[in-house]
Amino acid sequence: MPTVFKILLVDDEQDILDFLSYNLKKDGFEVHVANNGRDAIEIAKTVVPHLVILDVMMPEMDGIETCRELREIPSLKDTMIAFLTARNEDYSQIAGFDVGADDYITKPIKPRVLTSRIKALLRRLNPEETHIDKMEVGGIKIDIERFLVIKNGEEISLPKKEFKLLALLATKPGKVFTREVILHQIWGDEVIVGDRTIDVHIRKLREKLGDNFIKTIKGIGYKFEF
Amino acid sequence: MPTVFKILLVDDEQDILDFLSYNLKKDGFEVHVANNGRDAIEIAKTVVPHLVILDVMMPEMDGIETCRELREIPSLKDTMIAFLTARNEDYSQIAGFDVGADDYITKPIKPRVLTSRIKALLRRLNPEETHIDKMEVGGIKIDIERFLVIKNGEEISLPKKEFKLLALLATKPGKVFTREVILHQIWGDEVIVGDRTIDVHIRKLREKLGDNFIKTIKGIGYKFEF
DNA sequence: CGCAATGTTACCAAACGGTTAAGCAAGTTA
DNA sequence: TAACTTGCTTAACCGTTTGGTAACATTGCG
Repeated sequence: MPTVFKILLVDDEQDILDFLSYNLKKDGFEVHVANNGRDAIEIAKTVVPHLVILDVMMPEMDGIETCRELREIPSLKDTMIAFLTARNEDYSQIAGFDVGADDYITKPIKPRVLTSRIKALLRRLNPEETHIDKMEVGGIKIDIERFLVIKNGEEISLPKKEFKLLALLATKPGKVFTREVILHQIWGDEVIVGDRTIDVHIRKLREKLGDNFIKTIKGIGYKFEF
Repeated sequence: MPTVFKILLVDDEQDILDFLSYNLKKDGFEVHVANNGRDAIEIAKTVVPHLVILDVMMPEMDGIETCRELREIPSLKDTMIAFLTARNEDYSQIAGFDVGADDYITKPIKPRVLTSRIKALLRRLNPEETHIDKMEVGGIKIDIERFLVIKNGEEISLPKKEFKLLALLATKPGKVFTREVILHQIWGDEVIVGDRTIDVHIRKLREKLGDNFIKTIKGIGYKFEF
């Protein structure tokens, strides 16, 4: 557990930056600031903050987009991201985006509420809860962060759907995933795709990984084995 | 203890789904939604949520009926079910139904109350209660998750119907299952198959496992023994 | 022994998954 | 912008597995 938490504030309004910065520093946090998304990403890369507080509304690159890009950076995988929104703002849109935010903070901000909120957030950052996004199964390494599969030291890059499919099967090697479950997990609740779609993706995976990793259970589904 | 809890929301009003979904996702739950009871059952079968939140008032198939059907599904035996009711609704009727709900949540819903309520509910889901889907009987291991039967360390893969049949008989070794019960459990209520169908499947099982596991009780049915 | 209840076998139709090619939509490159 | 990629999905076709049945053999109870 680090002794001092690093927070990166991102907002285009200097007043808000100053206000938050002052309050957070007073509470013992190490505070960094950025006026826009672009700078934020650069600073985040070097500082590697524990928490990024992002204003949703910003010119050029908004909070959503910034968040998405931050989430792409492997070194920030344990960084938490919180959005800052006006209370009456319609953030139903935001909710729809699956950009991986950890919290929403509404303006106007009351300093005491903010810090307790932040502490609660950072409490989640303990080592035992950091989730596993790398797995190694039967000579195949799957790195969820980088969207990479490594087989015999060789990197194989898979398209999104194929990767998700493999990652799903690999979460429980040996367990049989029914076609139904696969559909729901990978394609979602409402999307309807044809029968052969799964097969084709399985085939492509087998093509790239070798035939002996994914086993078919006729009438049921597939499982990952070695 | 699972790291991420899966919640299935069922309501015919999209607004409520959105609202709850947004708040629950924010709290780190994996949220699935359904607009009606029928869909809910389908999704529940594949997703196997830890908690289902059911609106009582829904067109066509109401929450009560949906709950009753959910409770019939073996794979959901560890799933909790909570009803959603309007505060002033007369739910004395509901309480009367012994449909196996675990909680009632009243509208209007306050997000914070909701999540703490949910966390309390889920706390009841401790690991030792989780359902066993492996069994070992008389030198034969049946692994439902992997769809595998292991005899003398050797994996035997069985076709769907045969596997289900064996799994059924093995749930209660020694108990005699009448042909009627077997038909009902494996083929369902409406499908009608000929007299010899069961025999043939039994025969195939005996062929693969050896003759001395499944015993015939003439005039009654079959039992699994060793 | 007689006869209904099973066992057995061979056979057929339907179900299922594998494979390939081709159509799209979106993004890239020239 | 046109010509190519790339990723996802569908359609068509095929071989195999499967589930189910019919016909006949066998069993074992009363």
